[in-house]
Amino acid sequence: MSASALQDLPQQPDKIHLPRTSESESLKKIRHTVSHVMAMAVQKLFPKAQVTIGPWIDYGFYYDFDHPEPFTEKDLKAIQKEMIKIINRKLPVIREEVSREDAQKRIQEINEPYKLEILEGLEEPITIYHLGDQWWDLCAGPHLENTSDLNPKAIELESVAGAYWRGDETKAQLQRIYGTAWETPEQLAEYKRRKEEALRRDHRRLGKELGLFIFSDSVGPGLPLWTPKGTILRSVLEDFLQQEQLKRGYQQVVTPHIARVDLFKTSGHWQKYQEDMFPLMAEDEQAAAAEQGFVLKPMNCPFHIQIYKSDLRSYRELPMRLAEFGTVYRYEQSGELGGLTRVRGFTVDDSHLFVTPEQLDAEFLNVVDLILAVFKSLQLKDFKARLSFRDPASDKYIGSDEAWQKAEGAIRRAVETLGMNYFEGIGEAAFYGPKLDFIFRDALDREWQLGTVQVDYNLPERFNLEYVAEDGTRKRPVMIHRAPFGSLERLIGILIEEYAGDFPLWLAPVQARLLPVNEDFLPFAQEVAAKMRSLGMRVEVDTSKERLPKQIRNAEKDKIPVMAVVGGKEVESNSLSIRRRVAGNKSDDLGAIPVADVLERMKNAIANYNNF
RNA sequence: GCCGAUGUAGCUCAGUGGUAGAGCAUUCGAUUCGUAAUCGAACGGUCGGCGGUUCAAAUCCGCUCAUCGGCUCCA
Repeated sequence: MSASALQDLPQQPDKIHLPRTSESESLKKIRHTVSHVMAMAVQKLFPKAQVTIGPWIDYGFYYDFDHPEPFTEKDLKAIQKEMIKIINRKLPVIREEVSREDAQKRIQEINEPYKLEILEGLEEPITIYHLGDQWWDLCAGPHLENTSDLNPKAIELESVAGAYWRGDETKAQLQRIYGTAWETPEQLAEYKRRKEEALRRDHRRLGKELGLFIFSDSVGPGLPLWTPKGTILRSVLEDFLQQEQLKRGYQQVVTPHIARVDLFKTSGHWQKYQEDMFPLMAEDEQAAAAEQGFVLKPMNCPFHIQIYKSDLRSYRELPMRLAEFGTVYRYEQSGELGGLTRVRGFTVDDSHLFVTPEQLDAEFLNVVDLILAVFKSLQLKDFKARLSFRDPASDKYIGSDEAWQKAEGAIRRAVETLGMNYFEGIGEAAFYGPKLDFIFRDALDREWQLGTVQVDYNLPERFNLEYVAEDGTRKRPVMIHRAPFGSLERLIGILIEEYAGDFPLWLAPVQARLLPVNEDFLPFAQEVAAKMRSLGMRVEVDTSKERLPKQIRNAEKDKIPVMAVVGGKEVESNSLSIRRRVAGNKSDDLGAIPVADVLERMKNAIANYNNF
């Protein structure tokens, strides 16, 4: 990819609408049918392959096969060729309703054990879809009427990946072939164009190009190092949130990165969360055997609890809102790490609120209000709210059923009071309590949890937390865990992609760069830069001996929001010729503006989270 | 952790068994220049690491580390 192509991050409105499968009945049919055609092609070319499941997904389909040898890129091409042949044979797609016994018998005849297992879970009516008299598969449909209704030029196989049978890592690992299919070749082309574009706004790529963060093999996987520019992003975001929190009665605290393992035994982390923690640091073998020593903290809550417990608390002190940008370490599986969205060390904009049971509902609403306000300032609109409840069948949780029901009830009341759209995620709860999570998508359309609010009756119990109530009795507070950003790392990853690297002025690591037409104008540029810095602005002067066009090109590549050209006429009139970068790699030449006006305009834009 | 792919200069990449290449970046020189690349030169790599096969390995084999695409898991 040439450097100039890198700049073209188009942001024009979508000319061709590309619906998700769930939005389009015809795409459902197309993608169901293509996945059958693919499975048939695979079994034709690889007779040892056994079929399992093959559903449609948002922008295509996949099918999982059990096959002794891995499929290669070459195999994909051959499979695609075979698919075209099948399509061209104009096979009718015939639906047949069968009895359970009949289905069982037929599956046994073709020796497909996975299909048999699928059948066990199916409800009547059981339907089979035939491709002519060549091939059939258990499927609920819907399907096209004939393979020739598919447009071979609108279909493409994309990749092969390992996938466990039924998503269970203790079961067989299958090979999943991903593909995409559309109504028209134009849609396919547009889909591919958008994938290219997504690659260009990938935060890993932009983070490197813009010099925001690095990874070092010597430091370790999943442990980002923040450069000066990236650190500005972090501290601006931290300051921003701290200001918001100050207004709402939060108190900032600082706690260590490690603690005795006993602390986490009391909280239950050691029992329920150990596989996500870095191993115990024991002083000697005896200590290791006795499970005594220190661990890196995977969460901040037990520390904030210690601060709460350090004094006898009165109901008058509640809600007590302890906040910290707390860096935590979690031992994520190596295969899961990626960029800033999944790391092993990250900073949570954490807060723990200790409230009376009576205060719980109101305080929960306050927190959601804060989170939504934060998203608004960051111009993040595209998210979903998830009620993350426990899976009652699992034993990975602590606490009584009653505590869980109370906590889940509080969250449900809150979202209903607010009239929020939400969906439920069973089994998504934290081990100590249910959550309300805010889910975002990255450029590659993967979903990530950012903000979260959690209601917790369990840790107050385990740590025996108390406050003195109005009547003089000791009562137990309820805890709210909350993090609007979720993690600074993940948030910044999402922001980079959301803005395609074009940060709004208040966040931009470099807000302005002064470009002297030649060296004679350097002193004036330095003088203006100093003035800007004294107003708290982040500004650079291009001291290279490059010609103006090159300086502009470099500033554009660095995505500097305000470029200020300084030459003879500017010095004479004490002005700056402003070239403003606007999202999408266009920029406006605003002409000469008096220095004082530029400063004023920048100041206002920054204060209001606007662009210049 | 598992399946698969990838790893060559700071960056992006070419190089399929016979002494390591390009563009950009960097440095130096010339140019003093008005809104997306001025010209020239130099510098720069134990080809991710370790081991093996071979007269000879960036290239073939094994192990390992890291990255990428998925699976499981999570902020």
